[in-house]
Amino acid sequence: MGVDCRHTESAQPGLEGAALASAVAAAESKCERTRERLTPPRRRVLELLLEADGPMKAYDLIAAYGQDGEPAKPPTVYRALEFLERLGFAHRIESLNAYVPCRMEGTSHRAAFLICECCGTAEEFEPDFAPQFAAAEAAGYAVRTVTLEARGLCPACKGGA
Amino acid sequence: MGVDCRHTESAQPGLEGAALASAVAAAESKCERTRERLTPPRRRVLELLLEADGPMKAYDLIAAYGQDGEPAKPPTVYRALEFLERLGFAHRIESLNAYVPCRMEGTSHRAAFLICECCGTAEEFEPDFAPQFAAAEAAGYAVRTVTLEARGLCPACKGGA
DNA sequence: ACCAATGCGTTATGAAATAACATAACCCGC
DNA sequence: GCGGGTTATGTTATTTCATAACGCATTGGT
Repeated sequence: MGVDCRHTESAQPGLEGAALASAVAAAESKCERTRERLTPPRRRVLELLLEADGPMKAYDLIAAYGQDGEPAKPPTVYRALEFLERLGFAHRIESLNAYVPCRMEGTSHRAAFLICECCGTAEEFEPDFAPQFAAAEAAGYAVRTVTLEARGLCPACKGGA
Repeated sequence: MGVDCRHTESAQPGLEGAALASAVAAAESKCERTRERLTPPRRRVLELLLEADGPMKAYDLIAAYGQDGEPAKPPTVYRALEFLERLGFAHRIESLNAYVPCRMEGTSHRAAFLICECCGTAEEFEPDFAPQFAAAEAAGYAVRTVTLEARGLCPACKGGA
């Protein structure tokens, strides 16, 4: 991962049991309110993202899709991801070609991540984009979405090594 | 490109002639000062980026590489791009899988782009990352690089349609 | 019941990036 | 100028990531 300390992929533990069920239920009720459908493949991919300890690659999701070890077909997962992103339940991390469940409240067209180059975790945070928006609008742009990816070392990896 | 106005890929005209030569010469002298080598493949890829009217895909570069129409082999171009990025002569735009020459002074570990979803241009700008840095450091992260990609409409595409 | 719209399953293919290994050019102390 | 480490290139093959295209199923409205 660029830098290389010996951690066993730490931090950002995936959800399980009740916490997982509750997160899925929250997504479900949000869908109902907007008349969107959290269909089985979409729900399954969301579960996989929520259970994961860190960003998941599309083909990791494909491999993990079937409870019986049967992989999904790529379009199944990519379509689900597209849906989850559209509704703000997941984000794509461009610099990793990977996906994470959204950890922030509400759906936003903004996403920002602190990506640890040592342990591979990606923490979502909500920075103040005001200066960037101001700069963009000063240049005459109409901004629709913004993504920010900061790479470096997380507290754990920074300290130890 | 998502939105779809009828522009013929405008703005951000590529360099040619003297301007191109001068930009390449600037890169060359900068390399000399740091004892880096602007070898033929690296120089060629830099030229292609500078000549282009907008972000170039890696395989566009591969196809355009030979003056005689002969494509390059992928590693040739990818290695050159890696070099150019390392020295700050080019940037990768993650959300486009594409590359642009650096338009800003000096080498920086920060890059920010305004990407027009209509005409496909990507304008580099230099925002104030202070709030994001502060937020990251408050969370205990040691930030090494930051990239920001804002998507929307450029002045030209916003006005017309 | 019918129809339009949306989503899914499936096959195939396209696009982006890298692994691995051999060869060549460069730099530098001698 | 010659050896020897280092850096860069050429080449083949493969891996990884993502989407096109098509037909069928399900949904929701009238």
